[in-house]
Amino acid sequence: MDNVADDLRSAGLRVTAARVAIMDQVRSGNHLDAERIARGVRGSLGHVSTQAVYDALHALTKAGLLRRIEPAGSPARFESRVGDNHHHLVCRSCGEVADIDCVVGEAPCVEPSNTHGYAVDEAEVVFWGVCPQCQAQAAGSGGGEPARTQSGG
Amino acid sequence: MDNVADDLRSAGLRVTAARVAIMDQVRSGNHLDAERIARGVRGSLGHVSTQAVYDALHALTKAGLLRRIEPAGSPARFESRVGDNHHHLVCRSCGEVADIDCVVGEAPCVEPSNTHGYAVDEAEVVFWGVCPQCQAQAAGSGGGEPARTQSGG
DNA sequence: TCATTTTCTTGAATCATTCCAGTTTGTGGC
DNA sequence: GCCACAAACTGGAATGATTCAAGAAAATGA
Repeated sequence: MDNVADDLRSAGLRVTAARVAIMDQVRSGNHLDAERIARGVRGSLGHVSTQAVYDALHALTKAGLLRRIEPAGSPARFESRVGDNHHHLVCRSCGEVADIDCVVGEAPCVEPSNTHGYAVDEAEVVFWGVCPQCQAQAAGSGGGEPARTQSGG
Repeated sequence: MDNVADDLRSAGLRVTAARVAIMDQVRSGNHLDAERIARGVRGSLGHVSTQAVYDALHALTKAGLLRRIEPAGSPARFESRVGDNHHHLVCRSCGEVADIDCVVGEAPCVEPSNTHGYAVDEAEVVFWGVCPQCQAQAAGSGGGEPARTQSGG
């Protein structure tokens, strides 16, 4: 089921403690960025260099075990839900990301009105809005704009 | 017609040489990034500080005269086509950006399958593909992967 | 166990962007 | 046209995310 080691091996990657911990971290977290992943990994393994985290994230992403998303205004985030063509909903206020199932399921799920000659293979959809928490906060505190920081998991 | 000064004034902004030059630059260019804008502006005005360019881009974006887009993997880019809800087509190879008219026209033009309680106000669609030039290059050079650099103007 | 190759470590560098403090400039009022 | 004041701009340093580089450690197949 969640045998990360096998996933790594069948993707042609060596099995290392750092990679396993990173996969675990990403699977249990919610669209974490590199720094958060590093922190989590260090929590379970002790010291792991930042570079090792970036290297591993690259390798895992390239191998198709992780997907990297880059919502405007926040550092790259990683998720373990790969292989489907789902989309994302991002909170303008706290930056939280939620998954949105694609109604079509296969890329590209939306057709451009004009391809301009491009060979289009994917339509990435990002829904922007305000999450329930931030809505409540905004209503409660009299409409003040919440700080643009990550609401810790 | 293209009286930038009036646009600036009616947006409540002071008219400065730097801002006018930046607007001209963005209007005549194709989704330029800050550095390219700065270079263009310097070409017509002489020295302009990087900070001034960033300040102006912020002010113009905030005032709604420019729109800022951030395709994954490239620095922020600016365009003068504002007020409609058009989308973008980005070349995976050279990073070039093309405008795509939205079939609906108003945000959010796509409905998420599940809002998760978010107040959604926009659906940003980015089409990913390979531009005609890069397709030709890839075919011509025997399938070599073109460098991920910006193909100039 | 050994050799080979990949991965990890440390430390510095890069890129895009922002922060800060002081100077200059545009604009409305006189 | 001249002044005052706020808005813009300058120069320089700092930040955050990510990458580069070179050597050390560890995983894998023989």
